[in-house]
Parts: sequence; C-alpha cells; structure tokens
Amino acid sequence: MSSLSEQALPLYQRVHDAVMARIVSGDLAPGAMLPSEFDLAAHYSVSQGTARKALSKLEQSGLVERHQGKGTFVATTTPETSLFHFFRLRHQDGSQAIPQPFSETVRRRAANAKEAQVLGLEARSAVFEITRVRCIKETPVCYETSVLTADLFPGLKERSPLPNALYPLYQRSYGVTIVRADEQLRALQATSSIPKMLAVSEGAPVLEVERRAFDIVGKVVELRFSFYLTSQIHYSVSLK
Amino acid sequence: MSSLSEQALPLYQRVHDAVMARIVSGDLAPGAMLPSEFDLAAHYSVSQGTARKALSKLEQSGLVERHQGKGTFVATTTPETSLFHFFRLRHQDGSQAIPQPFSETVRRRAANAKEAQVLGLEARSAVFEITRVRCIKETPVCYETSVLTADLFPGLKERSPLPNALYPLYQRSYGVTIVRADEQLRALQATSSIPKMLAVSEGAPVLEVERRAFDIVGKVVELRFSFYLTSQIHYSVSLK
DNA sequence: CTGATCTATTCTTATACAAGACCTAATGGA
DNA sequence: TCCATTAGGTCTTGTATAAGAATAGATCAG
Repeated sequence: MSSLSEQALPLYQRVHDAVMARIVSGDLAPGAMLPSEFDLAAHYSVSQGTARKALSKLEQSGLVERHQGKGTFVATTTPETSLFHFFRLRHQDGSQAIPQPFSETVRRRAANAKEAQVLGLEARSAVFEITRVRCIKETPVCYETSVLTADLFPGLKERSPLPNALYPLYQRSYGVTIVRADEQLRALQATSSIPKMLAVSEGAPVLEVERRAFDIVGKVVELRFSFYLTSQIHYSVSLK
Repeated sequence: MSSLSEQALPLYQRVHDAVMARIVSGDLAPGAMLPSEFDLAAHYSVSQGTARKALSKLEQSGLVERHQGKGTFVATTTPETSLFHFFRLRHQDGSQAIPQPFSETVRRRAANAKEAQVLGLEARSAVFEITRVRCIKETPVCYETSVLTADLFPGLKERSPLPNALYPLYQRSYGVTIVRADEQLRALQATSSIPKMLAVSEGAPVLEVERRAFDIVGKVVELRFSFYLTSQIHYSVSLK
C-alpha cells in the first residue's frame, strides 16, 4: 500500500491529493488512463466508494474525465477547449472570433521589474517575449505581447512560427498546463507602437487586456498584454 | 410519498429535480431551511444517501448551502456575494472598487425592438429604465442604463433612490434571483450624452459593458449598458 | 461477418457510523 | 435564590463501505 501519511484529513481527500500529485508531477500525463476505482481502492487500502469520491472531486475540478465502461483519464486541454476557455472574442452575432496570426517575433531578454515580480523570478532573469499581430479577414484587430519564464520553455525561440493557440503547445511540448487566467481590462487610447501595428490613428480607442496565466499549482507562467480593436468584435465573458 | 413520476432517471436525479422545482417556484424561498436528508428520504421513499446525493448536486450548482449539524438552506444572494460576483471593478492594487451612486433617474417607457427581443417581450411592452452615474471619491467613473421588464417589478419607480446593488433588491422585494450575467466589452470613444455625464472630453476612451442578467430558470431579466472610465480602475475577470 | 457472451469499467443505491451544532436540564457555586 | 457552567441528548450533515446495475469494448462461436 502506498503512503497516505497526512493524518486528520478524510480518506477520500488523501487519495485525491495523492492522485493529484501524480498528475501534477507529470507521472500521469494528459490523456493517460488512471487506475480503476477498484485498483485505486486496493492500492490505498480504502473502499471502492472512497476511491470513487476522490476521483469525483478531481472530475469536478476538471482535472480528469470519466466515461462509464471505459475508465478515467487525465483531462486533455484540447485546442478547442483552450480556445473556448481563454479566447474571449466574439463577433457581433455571438459566434467565436479567432484572429489569425499575421506577424510574430520571439526574443529572449531580461525580465523587467514587474515581469520578474509577477512571474516570481529573480530580478533580470531570462524570459521569452512573444509579440504578435493577429488579423480577422486581413484586418489587424489584435496586438499582443506574452512574456514567459525562459527556463520553463527551452528552445521556444526555435519553434517560431508558433501555433495560433499557445496553451496546447505549452502543455504538449513543455508539460505546462494552464488552468486559470486572471485578466484586467481597460479602455485606452492607442499610443507608441500600437497605432502603426494595428493601422489605426493615434488616439483611437483600444481595449487593453492584461493577463496572468496560472498553471496547475497556481504559479504565474505567462504575463500577456493584448490590445484589441473592438469595432467588429467584442470581449465576451459569463459571470456565474 | 410524493410524485417522482419521470421514469428512467436515477432516483437522486428525480429527488434533485423535485427539490429544485420547489425552490424555483418560490415554495422554498432564499434562506429557508430544506427538509433534512432523512426527511427527504422518507418523503420520496429513498435512502438517506440518495437524498444526500440530490442535495449535493444542488449545492454544487450553488442553489443551496449546507452546514454540518445545522441543515441545508436555500442560497441567499447576499449583498456581499452579489457585489463579489457581478461587480468586476478593481483598483490598481487589486482591491474591489465600489462606485457610489451619484445621480439616478427611473422611468417607465415602451421597450425598443432590441430590448423587447432580448427580454423576451412583445414589441413595445412596458419596461423600467434606470439610469445612474456612479462616482469614486467624488469623481464620476461610470454611467449606466438598466432596462427591466416592468411587469416583474411593480412599483419600482416609487422605490427610488434605489440601493447601490440592485440584485439583492430584485431578490428580496420581487423574488427574482440573478444567477448569471453575460457581458460584452468594447472600447469606444465617448459620444452623445456620455462626455457630459462623466465629465470627460468628447472622444475620450471608455469601456462599454453590455450585460444580460439571467434569473434562476435562464430568462433574461435585465439588459444593462455601462460605460466606465478606466484610468483609476479596471475590469477584472478570472477565467477557469 | 454477425451475434452472443465475457470482462473491465464507472454508476446507482443503500446502510452504518462519525462529527458538528444546538438545546435543555442538571449541577454547583455565589 | 440566582446565574453561569456543563453534561447529555438529539437533530443535522459528513465519511466510509458494500452490493448490484449499467455501459463499453473485446472475445469467441457459428
């Protein structure tokens, strides 16, 4: 039997934590099948119902998917799911708007003070900076800059051009799963390099989105600034 | 025993649906205590564990709150909860920004085409229009217009001035519980009456938020347009 | 190739006991 | 007598287990 050391916690919680640790560590990769309820139960010396409750908690938090008769699997952040979750742009008719990459630059540089603080790094640590302009039907609508801890993404620069959706890349190639993103939105006037990149006049209204993307253990992995033109599209969110 | 007619559904699902119906109908009002697991079990001729599973589902969806040793209660949308959920404004330091009402007008008028369609009304049905300017520290930061189906909120006009948070009022005085809100955000230039109301120059960038607020059965109850100045504050959202 | 059967999985339901909250009445000291 | 404290009882939800049903897929006989 395996170690379920931490006393005082309910059994199902301890099993939950143990399985979650295996997922977080990468021992159980996305898409992998988990042990069955009975196997888990035997392994941790609990009943099937208790193991089941642990798995149900993991399912609730979206970490695993369950299929009757088939098994339980570590959730895969498919491109679709990722787009659906973190691409908040919609056309006026409500359909999802997916701006296509138009230009892209990836460079490695030292983090500035804010970036180091947000990403939890030493001052002036190495980061990757991804700058992209994205278009909808030939019209530029988005200018965005993503900053990543360089150590977590070795060789990222050589992968350019990067795919439209970055998070599936993070997960598949680097084992970094983005599960949450906090965003701050403001309306600004276009200044500095933005008017040129988005082909609008100086002072035009743009929607600024500052995003912090978190991995499975709650660490900030990416700091991103996006600037959107919202004449044809809008940012859509559901509060519940 | 009560009717659990619908066959083919699991027992716990049928109990869940039956209890949910009582909540939706208002038979069990917000704050009311539900029958205990054993009472429910006896009433519907199932085991305590099955009744418990039904209640757990209701808890997951946020419809009820459970407290060990005390009981299960229909969830109350407290002012705090409401603010926390639907007030998305934050100061730069991340603390919640709560703009205070500065001026307010409430009038009854006929719905325009879009309002009638969104609210699911006949063309030109009666609606209430609430227009407010809100301030943070004497500075106007928000201009908003809410449109409500008049039939659902009798005597609303006479209640002016309305409280800062409207949703607790909807719930306590009219039995309308807001559980979800979809929002569309755009960056616009201030035009028409907005520059005057918010004391900014024509063409200044403003954040427009178009909100549809849904009640417990998924019906749109309120259509709201808000215009924010985002120099001191921002709109904050967490995607997960 | 088709259909029956087998096997492995999750899902549903039930039962027993543990733990927490609260009320009440007994207790004991001032 | 009065009042605060405490112990017990009872009602509540929480935790753990077990047995059987439902589902999906593989296997095998014909």
